[in-house]
Amino acid sequence: MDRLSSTLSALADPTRRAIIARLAAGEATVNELAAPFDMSLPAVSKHLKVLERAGLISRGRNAQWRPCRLEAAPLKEIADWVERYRQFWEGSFDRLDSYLHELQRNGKSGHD
Amino acid sequence: MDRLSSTLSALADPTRRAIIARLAAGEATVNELAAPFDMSLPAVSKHLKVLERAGLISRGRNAQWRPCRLEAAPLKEIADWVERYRQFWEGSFDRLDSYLHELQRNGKSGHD
DNA sequence: TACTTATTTAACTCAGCAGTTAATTAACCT
DNA sequence: AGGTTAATTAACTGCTGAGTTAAATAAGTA
Repeated sequence: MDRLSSTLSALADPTRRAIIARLAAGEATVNELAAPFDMSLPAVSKHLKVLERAGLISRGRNAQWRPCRLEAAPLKEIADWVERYRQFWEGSFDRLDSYLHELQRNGKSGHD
Repeated sequence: MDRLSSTLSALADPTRRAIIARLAAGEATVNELAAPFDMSLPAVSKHLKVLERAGLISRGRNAQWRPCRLEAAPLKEIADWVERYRQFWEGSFDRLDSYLHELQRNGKSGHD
């Protein structure tokens, strides 16, 4: 799978996005990351593996703990990808905006 | 599934991202969208349904054609989501940057 | 050595996705 | 009506993802 696809699919899960959000505040161990979730530890461990394979996190070793750390590069790739469409969505919202203003000028006479 | 998850998982497929890229240039019919791909028409039709359910495209009617149009809102949601991590990755790259400069200052003496 | 804590691996279930071909719907053309 | 084009639906296959429990690995502690 290409890098962008695996990053996006890793992020297409609310649990994993919550983990990312937590890690933005600093390193954390697997147990710490698992605590907020109503889910078994192996399940969280698998989520972490998905994030790791996508390059979104990396893991160190500290005795029996495996502290997880957020990695920046894939997030930047997402930002770069979506940025290519900025013009498009800004244009769309501008058009919606002027459409709404036009409606207001013409009174609420329907949507022809 | 929440909206952000379905948007991200819809985009976690190169075929669908290519369709999005094509639609950024303007409306297109299903056949037009399918042309570049070595894939059956029903397969493309399913991809379009995924994009539609994620709100990334909408479809009109023009005789027997169903022109597809790119929708801006979900793309903006992605941009907004990833934007929250901008500080993080810019900080990371700054740290990497100064690390590399430091290496240069100290000569190539290893990585302690 | 035995016990406890942290984490992963194994083995399994269930659901959903990506793709196929064949059939169906819908609208146009003659 | 009959035929063509556009697109979707149906029915099926194979794979992967998310979750489970139970067992295994790894490292500190008594």
